[in-house]
Amino acid sequence: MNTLSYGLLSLLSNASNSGYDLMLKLQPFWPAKHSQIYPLLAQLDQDGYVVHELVVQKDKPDKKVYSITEKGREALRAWLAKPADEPVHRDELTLKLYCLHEGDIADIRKLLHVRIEYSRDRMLWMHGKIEAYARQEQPPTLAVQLLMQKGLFHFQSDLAWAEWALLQLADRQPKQDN
Amino acid sequence: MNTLSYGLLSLLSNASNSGYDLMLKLQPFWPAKHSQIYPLLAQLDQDGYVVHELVVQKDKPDKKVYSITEKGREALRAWLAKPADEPVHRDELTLKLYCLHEGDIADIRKLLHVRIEYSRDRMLWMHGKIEAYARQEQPPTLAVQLLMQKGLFHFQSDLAWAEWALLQLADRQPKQDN
DNA sequence: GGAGCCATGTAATGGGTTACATGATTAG
DNA sequence: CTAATCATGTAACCCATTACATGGCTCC
Repeated sequence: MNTLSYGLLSLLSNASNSGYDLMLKLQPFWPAKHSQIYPLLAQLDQDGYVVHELVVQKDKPDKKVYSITEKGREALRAWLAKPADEPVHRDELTLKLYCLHEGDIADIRKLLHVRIEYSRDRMLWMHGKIEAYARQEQPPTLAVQLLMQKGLFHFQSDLAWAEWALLQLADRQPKQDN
Repeated sequence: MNTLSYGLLSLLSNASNSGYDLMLKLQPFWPAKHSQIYPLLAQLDQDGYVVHELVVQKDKPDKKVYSITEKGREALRAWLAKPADEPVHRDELTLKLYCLHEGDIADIRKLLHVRIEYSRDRMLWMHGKIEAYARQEQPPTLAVQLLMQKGLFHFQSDLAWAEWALLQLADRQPKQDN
């Protein structure tokens, strides 16, 4: 049982889902492709942590809807009590910054602009989710609120940093607008 | 040539370093173990992107000090001009939050406390680096300033979120101090 | 005397991406 | 008519961690 398997169980503890849905819900917080998820679900099924039901659809492909079992819930509770691994962040931009003296400063400026757009998009997505929930009568679960807020905080600060970094470049380098 | 190889070249474009030093300088921004770095350096060496010199030390093990070649610098410039991969963040805590309704809320509270300590430590480390540079006559390179500030922003916001999250838990759950 | 740092390397295993494979429906 | 969404799966490859291996020095 690896971390992603527990992540799948964790989502299933809220509601039954197809593998495809699990992928979509997981991706904003834990990048994973379908090719990784489907085999893990089959394994969880075989080991009795989940069960599945085949749902036949018209106009869409059939799907397997997975549900967590009591054995799955027990495994989750045991996992929750253990300390979490340290978060892993890998950002190629930081590596590129290390050699900004090499080559063209306009390249770095371009990279920062792209990052600003990216962070703004993600930030607005998180913000939109929070707003959408606020407008519904059904409030989101506490978990979802905490997660969306985490994403919002993160992308806000990344955006703020990237904008600040652009200014730093402008202060030190001959201005070549881009 | 993978991303980590370019990261090593990027560091070497600032100064010659041993594999061990490269590992230490890289880790705050791109986690990598020595077992991954040493073989890559050997490969870069073989392909002519770097050269190395054996430095014999008394009281310490001998080391190999690597320097970037002109071929290496060219490769770096080409890499800089290409768009950066999207950042990857994997935080097991987010997966655990998804099932905070399952099991003991005190477990979650504990996880948040650990995260607060972790983020505060990292934040203070970044802060310390910035302060230390400010006190020196030799100012840090622009790159290092940007990177330290990025880390500072990131851990500040993670810390702020974790403290806010703890308050949210207190508002909704019977208070069981921990 | 034990833990931790410095310093390098290899081997085995596990985690993750890319590519291969299929196919109907819908929106632009 | 092309791209995207829904939906599932396998195989090959690359990336990353853990474990194995060695050994002197320093600090407590």
